Amino acid sequence: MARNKEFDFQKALDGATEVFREHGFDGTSTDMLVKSMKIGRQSLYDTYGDKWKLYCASVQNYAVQERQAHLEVLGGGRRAIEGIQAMMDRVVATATLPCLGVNSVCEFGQSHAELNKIHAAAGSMLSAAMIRRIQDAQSEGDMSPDIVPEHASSFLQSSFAGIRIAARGGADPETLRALGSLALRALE
Amino acid sequence: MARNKEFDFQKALDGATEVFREHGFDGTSTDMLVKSMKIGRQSLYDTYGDKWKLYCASVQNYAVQERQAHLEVLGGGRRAIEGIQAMMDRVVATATLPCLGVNSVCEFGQSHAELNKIHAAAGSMLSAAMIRRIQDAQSEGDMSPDIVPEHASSFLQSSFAGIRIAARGGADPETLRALGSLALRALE
DNA sequence: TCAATATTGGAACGATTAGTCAAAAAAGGA
DNA sequence: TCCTTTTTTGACTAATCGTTCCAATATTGA
Repeated sequence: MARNKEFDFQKALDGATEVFREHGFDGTSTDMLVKSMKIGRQSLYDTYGDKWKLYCASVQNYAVQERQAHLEVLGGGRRAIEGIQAMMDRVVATATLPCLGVNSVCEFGQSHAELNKIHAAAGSMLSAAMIRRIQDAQSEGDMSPDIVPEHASSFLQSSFAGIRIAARGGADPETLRALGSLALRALE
Repeated sequence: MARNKEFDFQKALDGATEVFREHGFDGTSTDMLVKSMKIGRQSLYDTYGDKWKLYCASVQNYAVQERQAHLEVLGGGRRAIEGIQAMMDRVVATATLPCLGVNSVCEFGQSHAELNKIHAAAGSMLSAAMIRRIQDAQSEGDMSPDIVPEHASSFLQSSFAGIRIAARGGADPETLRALGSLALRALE
């Protein structure tokens, strides 16, 4: 009956995500978006609604991908502590790339209910997996049993944010590795 | 000869700092600025140049005040570890207020040389004081001598950023206290 | 009182913004 | 081939942005 969509929905969304990661919502113009997404302006509005909806979709998109990457390395290794260590290593290795989650929280705080929901949904599933893994590490004797697993999970996520901020501020790789190493030391 | 300045330069700058803290550079309009600074639009441009210069002045202003507050509590206490603990406590207690330093790094990364200079200048003096205090704490047996003082200082500052991000993301006070406590645990 | 400077408020400018409209081109199914 | 729908493109709109200009008022020192 009619013509099919020509561009790849997901690829265009990834393009938008990339720009928002680097420049935030206010720092990104629709011109930058259409260029990075490689679609026409009209296609953007037809497909994603408006700039704000596209931003929310990008944050959601980023959160899903980032959570997936986290979970994959977290589940690896024989012992739970190895998975946790690997998760930290990945964050350190990729810290120079801006994090859309951190940037979104920085830019808007809790002032937008839609964003809060996206962050909460992404965070809760990751937290649940991390808490399980932390409890395993405690059972296996690789992590202090005195620490409340929920606190350890929050601490790790907070450390991720801190490391990424440090990287965005220009910290060198050696320092970033030290930050990751010290954060894990807190849980020994 | 001529009329004196009527408004308080520092107070107006504090007003600008307050808006920039909450909304960032791109999220702040000149209308918001003149309202928060309580001066006329023309006075703003005559006195501070333009929006960008005013932003840099605000970041600088904030950095000086924040560093001062840090140094005051850091120097307190009989033992060095008490000063470090007090510094962490202050960060935790004030974490719900947005940090212009963190926000500025998040928004612009290292893409503006002027900002980089401001951050570097503010950071180096604070780092020097922290490193001295950390070495003292190590000498006094309150902190592990295995840790490189420079790393400990970077780790604490990174933890501050992480805690502030967590607070801006909606973490409750109990969680924030746990984050501060765990960060210090890393240095024991 | 006079000259010089500061402050204020509003009007205006040019640039940029997000978002819309319309028309042409392209691709499917009958 | 023809009809329908989508994509693409560029022009367009209305609002907002940072910034400047201008006129009126206020305040100082001489």
